[in-house]
Amino acid sequence: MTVTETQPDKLSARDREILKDVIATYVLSAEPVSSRSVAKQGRLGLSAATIRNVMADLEEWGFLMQPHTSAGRVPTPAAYHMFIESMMQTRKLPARERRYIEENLSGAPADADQLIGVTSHLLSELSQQVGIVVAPAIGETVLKAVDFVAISGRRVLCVVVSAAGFIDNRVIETEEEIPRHELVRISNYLTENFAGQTLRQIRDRLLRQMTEERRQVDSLLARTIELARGGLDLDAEPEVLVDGASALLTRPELADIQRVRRMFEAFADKARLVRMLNECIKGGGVRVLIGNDSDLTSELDFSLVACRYGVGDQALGTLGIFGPSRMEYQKIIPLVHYLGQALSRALADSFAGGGKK
Amino acid sequence: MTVTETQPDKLSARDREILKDVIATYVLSAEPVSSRSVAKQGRLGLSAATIRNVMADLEEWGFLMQPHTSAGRVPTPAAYHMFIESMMQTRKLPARERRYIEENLSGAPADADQLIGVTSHLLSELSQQVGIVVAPAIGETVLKAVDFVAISGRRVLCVVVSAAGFIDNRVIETEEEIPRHELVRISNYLTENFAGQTLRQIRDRLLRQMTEERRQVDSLLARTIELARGGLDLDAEPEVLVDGASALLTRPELADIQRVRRMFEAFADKARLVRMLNECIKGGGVRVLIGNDSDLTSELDFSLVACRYGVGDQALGTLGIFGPSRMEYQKIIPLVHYLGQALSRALADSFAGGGKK
DNA sequence: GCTTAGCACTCTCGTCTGGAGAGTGCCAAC
DNA sequence: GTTGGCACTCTCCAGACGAGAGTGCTAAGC
Repeated sequence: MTVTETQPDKLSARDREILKDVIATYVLSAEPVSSRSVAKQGRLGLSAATIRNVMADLEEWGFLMQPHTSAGRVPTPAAYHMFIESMMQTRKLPARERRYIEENLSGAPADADQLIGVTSHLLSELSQQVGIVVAPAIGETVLKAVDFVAISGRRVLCVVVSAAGFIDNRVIETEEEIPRHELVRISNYLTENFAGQTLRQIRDRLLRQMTEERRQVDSLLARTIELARGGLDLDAEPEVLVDGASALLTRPELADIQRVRRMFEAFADKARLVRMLNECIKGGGVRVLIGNDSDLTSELDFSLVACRYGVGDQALGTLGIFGPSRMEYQKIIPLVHYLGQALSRALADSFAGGGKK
Repeated sequence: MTVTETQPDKLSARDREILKDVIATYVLSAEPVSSRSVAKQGRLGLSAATIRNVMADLEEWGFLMQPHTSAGRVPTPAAYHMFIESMMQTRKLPARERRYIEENLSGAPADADQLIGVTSHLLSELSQQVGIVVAPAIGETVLKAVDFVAISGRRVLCVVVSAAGFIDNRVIETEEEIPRHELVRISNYLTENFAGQTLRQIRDRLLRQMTEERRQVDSLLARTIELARGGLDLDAEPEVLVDGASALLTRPELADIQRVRRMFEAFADKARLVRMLNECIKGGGVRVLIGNDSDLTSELDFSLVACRYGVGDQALGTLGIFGPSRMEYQKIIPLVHYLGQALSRALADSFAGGGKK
């Protein structure tokens, strides 16, 4: 770590092939890969000694490392990055899995919350890693309909339906009791006048109205503003679904209980997860964080493969797979990609309204 | 196991004191208790040899067991049962903890779902074990209000508010598009005529009406029935909240990763958890399942301390603590008891309506 | 007759050892 | 540049061994 390795601009074709074999072997076995085991595969027609020399070079350049002097070698995050960027051929997701995803996502006349629940489960089931889905941040949600239900006395239930089909409800307490029929009027008013805007826009517009027309506000508008203010709480943290953590417990990398504990503690800290996901997704497409790319992945030696989902141009949330860095990226990346699209499509279908059939 | 031990009707006072000391020591140390360590406490003024004899008896009677020949002894489930029933003096929950609970449960103008979320967290936080809360079964929920929100085309969001403040929403698809104002009429009709009954009663009554008056049903009633049928789905599994599992990972009983895995798998199987909770709670008050009392507790050598919560006479759901059998029952039992009452009270306050202050 | 000291016995656990096996690095030969 | 050979290193496992903890039993004491 103290030495800056001189990294060649480009590895030779042979170097690359050997690195590729090492990664492939390690991903399957979870054990340090020896020069001999690479030679024995016979794919390159080279002796163990030659491969040994190359592997020593690769270590010098920062692509491999040895757990101890006389052990085989293990890929570094840099090796995975190179593998993903220029050595891997992404296969298409098998038809069987596509079908399975479609069946599950288009089954019930689900609301969006159910859809993302199913998605997180599919992510973990099909990858055998941890699936993570971040629901849309409430502030960026586009309003479809609002509704207020009188509960008792000054308590009112506020139901917000987003254009993408997410449902959010929250009990608020009003200054004074508001009669039922007025609640209906207010929800009609809000739905008719504000549908299609994000909650943030709506709140800002209402607040502006209030300050501008402070004198003339009639009681209905005042009440509308009061309800909207309480009901459209923008600061709520987005919901995060984590699925499949227990499946990871069979992996050799999680034989150490301390590491398991850190993993579950990381999952409990949703805010940190969201931060990591956001860090990962700074552009479009599928992004990958490996090992020391972020605090969470480096702490556990995990990787994160994530992408956005959304309807049309609008990004709604993020989904991804989290697991030990040793993962089959050539399978995981297409899976995340496909699920991101499938979820977006399912949300769009539900958004477009009407039956799916 | 093959020999039926002759168990004395009553242990002598000395036997009981020794058993008590063994349990107390084991609960703290998690290690087999030796006769010498009991003697050294000096509470009984007996030598290690005497205590050794008694402990041999207690083992013969099934209250203690040895992990291996020359180890100390460990309490059996039978010992814990005896301890709880007739040896333990339950302390009142410390004022500090009561205050903490009250602060957390009466803080926000929460809906009931938030309340049970806070409760499950309090359970785990204050016990350092796993907290479990089962939400009310939807079928037994008493209706407070229903509301339908048009989403798009034939999709309608059905919001059910229960008298205890639980909110359930579900998207249903209707035969044909129902205009907005009619949805309002239907929700008013249902709320006005059926509030105060359980969803099961309501559905039965509606179905009866439909068969009785099959000829004369007007389209409004028909639609009402259609919506109620889809919206009042009684077969949904009750929600189960599990909190604090990762805190258990520091315990010596969970040093074995296989056991950790089985624990998480058990938590994933919500239906089984509910079954176990129901098995536990067959009467009122706080009940305790230890080790081999149920399949889940025996599989993991865990115990479950649970009680019901509810409003007035009506039991709504169950809450409890799940963790290694070695737990401080004299603290855990009052905690569960208090939290059961506190949650019931908080629900009743919210039910009574109006502000709490 | 209950209690206790003493002692032999058993079992676990940590440490040490040696040998086997795996893997490397380097050198010399091709 | 490639390869076979070889010495070296490190891990892992099995076995040995002693220390320590705890028991069960017996015989002596109160």
